[in-house]
Amino acid sequence: MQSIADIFLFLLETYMRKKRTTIYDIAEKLNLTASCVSRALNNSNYVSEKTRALVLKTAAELNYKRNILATNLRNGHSKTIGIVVPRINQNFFSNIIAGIEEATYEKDYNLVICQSNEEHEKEVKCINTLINQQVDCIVISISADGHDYQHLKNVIDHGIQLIQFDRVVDELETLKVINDNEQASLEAVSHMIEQGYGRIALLEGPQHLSIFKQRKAGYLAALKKYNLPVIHELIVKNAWTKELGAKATRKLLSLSNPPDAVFASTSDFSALGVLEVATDIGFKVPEQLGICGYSNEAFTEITSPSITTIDQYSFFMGKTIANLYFEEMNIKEIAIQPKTISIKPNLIIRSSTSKKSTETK
Amino acid sequence: MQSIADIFLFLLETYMRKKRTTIYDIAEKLNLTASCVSRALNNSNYVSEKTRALVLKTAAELNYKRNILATNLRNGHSKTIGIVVPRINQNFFSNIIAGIEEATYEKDYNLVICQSNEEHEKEVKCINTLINQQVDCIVISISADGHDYQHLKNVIDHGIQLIQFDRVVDELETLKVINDNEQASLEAVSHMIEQGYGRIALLEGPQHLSIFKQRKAGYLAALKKYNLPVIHELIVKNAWTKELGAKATRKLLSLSNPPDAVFASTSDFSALGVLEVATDIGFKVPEQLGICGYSNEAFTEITSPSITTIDQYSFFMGKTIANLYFEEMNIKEIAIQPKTISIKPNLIIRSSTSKKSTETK
DNA sequence: TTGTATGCGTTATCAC
DNA sequence: GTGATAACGCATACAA
Repeated sequence: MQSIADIFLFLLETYMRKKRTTIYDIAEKLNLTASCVSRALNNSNYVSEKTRALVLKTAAELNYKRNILATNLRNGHSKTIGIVVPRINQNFFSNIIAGIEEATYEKDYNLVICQSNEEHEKEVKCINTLINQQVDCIVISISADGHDYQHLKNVIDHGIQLIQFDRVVDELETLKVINDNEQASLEAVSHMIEQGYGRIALLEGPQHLSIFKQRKAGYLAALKKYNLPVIHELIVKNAWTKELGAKATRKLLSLSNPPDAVFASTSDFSALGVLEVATDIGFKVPEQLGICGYSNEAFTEITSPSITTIDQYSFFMGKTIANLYFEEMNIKEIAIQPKTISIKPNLIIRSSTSKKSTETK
Repeated sequence: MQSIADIFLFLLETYMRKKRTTIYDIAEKLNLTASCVSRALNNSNYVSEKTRALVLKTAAELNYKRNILATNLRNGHSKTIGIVVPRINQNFFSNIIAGIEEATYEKDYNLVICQSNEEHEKEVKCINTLINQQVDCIVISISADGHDYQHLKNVIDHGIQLIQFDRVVDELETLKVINDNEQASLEAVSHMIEQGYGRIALLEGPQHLSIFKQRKAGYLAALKKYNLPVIHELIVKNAWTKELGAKATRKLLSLSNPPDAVFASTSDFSALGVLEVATDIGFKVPEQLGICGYSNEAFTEITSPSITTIDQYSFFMGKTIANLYFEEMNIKEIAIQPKTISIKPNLIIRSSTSKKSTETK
């Protein structure tokens, strides 16, 4: 009975579970101990060059691959950075990820990427998964529909470095990498005013997210700077998808005194909604209606007319995030100082706001 | 001397390394053993309901999070799927990822995502990292510039399930999920012919990748079906980025006998290049030049005119990939049977090929 | 320079 | 139903 099971197990071992070679296998072959092999593999100084060479050679022969699971368990970290974004298929976020990747690539860090789909519940689950995974750092731009940040506090309580970017929770004292949204919005709206637009509508995002508050502040600051009145019927709440932008535009353009420009502070997607509706209804862009979006999505360049927008240097931002982590990692302070890095975005002027110039391409 | 070090370590422990609670902490508090706690946490049947409830309650109180590293080390797998794609910020790939994510979400699988940036060397490194990470499965669409597939064989040798999708290596006997590229291309080109286009150019991709071979075969099949001649000067090699598509178009449109349509079999990006150049030069689309792309990128809907393209059901494809893995995972065969799932893509007819209909929106 | 012993946090397999 | 123990693969303090 026993022997049959043995034979079965032997077959299993042999044919199925191609067993990975471990440092013990190498040690055995070389009449060494595992610890010595381990040292050789880890560039320790306490191994003779001869032994090291031998170990390396044998490791290659046996197709040895270090078991990172064991290494990480032993070391208490995973050399992994978790990233939580609302959606990876938005230009801004995929560039952030690409930037982080470039900076972490040579340092042998892994990226685990999660999408929250803008759902708070999913975001919480992502965070928990990442904590379980023992990631060393969590990089997050929070989803729009959540007001409870217990899960983020939880990250900190687990001793995991937390870096917020773009959509950050102000109250939480963490590392932050953001754009200077207010300044950028001020510039964008100022530009529109200088182009001759006087009744500029604002599509605003959820005001519990500071980025949208800041963009609104920039809008208001520009009006104030040029002594223009704040017209409340031109400020539309929560117009931050293409559909909501389109809906808002239909309403705005049917006003008895419609706006002559729209600052879609929420995203280029809402700006696209504006453009489509305006074109449909017969409003000429930029002559009768100026449009400015936010984020420099790839499509803003190929619409007709092309859309003025704000580039957030997202790739650079990603690199900044990664480097910030590596810097802070080396600081052995008792308490990590919260720190905020602000990146100045860049206004890209295109056709959709070029009222003065005659060329409309 | 010893005591000073002790005190230092104590301080370290206390103030810095917020130690995670383990099953031992729970066991201690409840006067149980770790193994019993473990069982309670794992829905084992060999625990009294009372104990289980107690353990669960205490775990929550102590903010216990299971250490997946340890679990995985113990179990010999990581419940992780590695994905290697050329770029995550292309619609097709981000949808694939989203589809895989949806299917793996409830099964508590993690996704580790790598970009090869179309570079073979980077792809090899990604693969090695994923092998090190002990992923259970690697899902890959190979980069364009590689001809050596040793790294993929290495995956198989490590007993890791390998699933290829879209751009697959035919010779490698693995699980594959692909589109029926030939059929889709046949339909697309047939549609163009039926619209009245007679001199249809082909922008082809690297022919060592089977997907591009298949698309070319579909193009040729359509010509044959309608008894149209194959005109070699209308077939352009390696025109598979926007820039290369633009370059090819400039050349094509300056021929003494230029094409009246272009099938950009490589991607919508190359199709966009075609559209921009054609518009620049003054060729009317679709009246003088029909254009068909491939992949249904989001922007194809908002160009003017909108671009006819082929939707690959990428999201569904992602789900198919994940489900294929879960199915095969349960088969305990000695050798896994290679299997190919082919998904029929969908031709989306838009303005850029609508020569017959008068509405050009 | 090498070997010995121990632990990282979990889970499987016993025995009780 | 619960407890004791070993093992997953690796890395380090310590002894030799």
